[in-house]
Amino acid sequence: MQDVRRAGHGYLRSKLEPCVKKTGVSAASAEFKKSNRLLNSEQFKRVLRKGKKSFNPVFLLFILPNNHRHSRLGITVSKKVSRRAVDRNRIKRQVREFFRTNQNTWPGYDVVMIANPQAANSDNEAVQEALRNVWFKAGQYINN
RNA sequence: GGAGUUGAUCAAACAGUCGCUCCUCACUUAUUUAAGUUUUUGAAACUUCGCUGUUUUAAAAAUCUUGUCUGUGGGGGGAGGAAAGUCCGGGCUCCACAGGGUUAGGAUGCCAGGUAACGCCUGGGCGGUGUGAACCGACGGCAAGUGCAACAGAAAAUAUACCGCCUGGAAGUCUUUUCGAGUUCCAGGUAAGGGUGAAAUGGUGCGGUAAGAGCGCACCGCGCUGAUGGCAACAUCAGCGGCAGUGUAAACCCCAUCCGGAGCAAGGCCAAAUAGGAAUCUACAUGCGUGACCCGCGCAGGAUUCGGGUAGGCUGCAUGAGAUCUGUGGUGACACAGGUCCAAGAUGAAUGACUGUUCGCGACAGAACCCGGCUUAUCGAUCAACUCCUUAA
Repeated sequence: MQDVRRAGHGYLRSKLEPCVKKTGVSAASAEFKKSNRLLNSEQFKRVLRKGKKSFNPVFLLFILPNNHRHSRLGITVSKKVSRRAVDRNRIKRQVREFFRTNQNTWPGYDVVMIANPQAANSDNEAVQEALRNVWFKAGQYINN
């Protein structure tokens, strides 16, 4: 598990090092303020319509460049995923935590993360694994 | 010691790193497309012979004040016992300000008390379950009316006679001296017995009878009347009546009590786009509308005035039937008095992630205007009172 993570990280960081330096924010002390979120449905719709898609059985990710120097995140976990609010909160927290620590791999993008029903049946480690997977796929789109 | 009943409390703990949200304090930065204050300059009006002064307006500036914004740091708060289901009752808000009605509709249903109120709670009564602590109960009325009761059964509601029991008559049989016995048919009596059913005109015993029957009697049950106890539901006792009478009201219905409607996406404020309407006053024929319906009520006409309002933002939005401690009254729910405290407020929606240590290895589960209840889900832990069994003294 740890090996996979390091490998993915290393791959992305080697390509995107200049960006990270430019923003001047280190990944270790990542923040997640209001400016890092999508705040209304117009912003959501823009990303869903024009954004590029990557997916796996657990998550669906849309990504679109914005005009800011930081990335912004929107999360959708519908009641179809789980009827219990506790499950939905757990998934959202996992996604938020992942974005917080990994947002600077490629800054300047709006990201919308949509959970599939599979997410409710996964434990936190599996969710993190799926997030790394879908994040890596999106990174490939950007680099091409 | 074991098994159990009821009530109450808790909802793994600690440390570190990073992060979110709200409040607060300090600093930092920027802005006049914030406001004030002060200063300077220009213009206009008035004043003065003039200098000048006053007012208005425009522009600019500031080691100023307040606010906002950018960011940093310090301090503090940050899901539940059910936050859930949305099943009741309220607060709050708007509506035609909720007024009248022997109408409709809905809810509740032993009695008394508590409460803002309730379908909730407490205490009591009655019935049922359990050895017991206790628990459970839509627990008014079918001797007002109407309806329904599958299958089985003779019969399911004005009672009725299938088998049986008994009496009488006729026919013929047996024994045959008669008495008598039994068979078939007919007429009648009978609700003891059988069988059916969830349910069949009260139960047991004695008498009585052709056989039976509350036909009579005793006790029980039921109904009525009275007395006693109790605020009452009801209980106990006495007398009278042979005795109304199947069940079903979670069937219609009757009786008593209560209920206006819609909801924070309520409502208020600011306000791009867009469209021409909106508010106030006043008159009453007609028309229209109305939130169950009727009465009542409102709107349309005319006059006057100028704002109205979607997206979005702000607010409502955290001091309340509040929490807690003590005392007093009450069997209790609870009430009263005094002291102390302020305890989440998000809005694409915070309350988290990771690491380590310990243990009994962690259930159900996430606030969305707010309270009081009910119901449902739930790994367990602790405490108190009580019950049963066993052992010891």
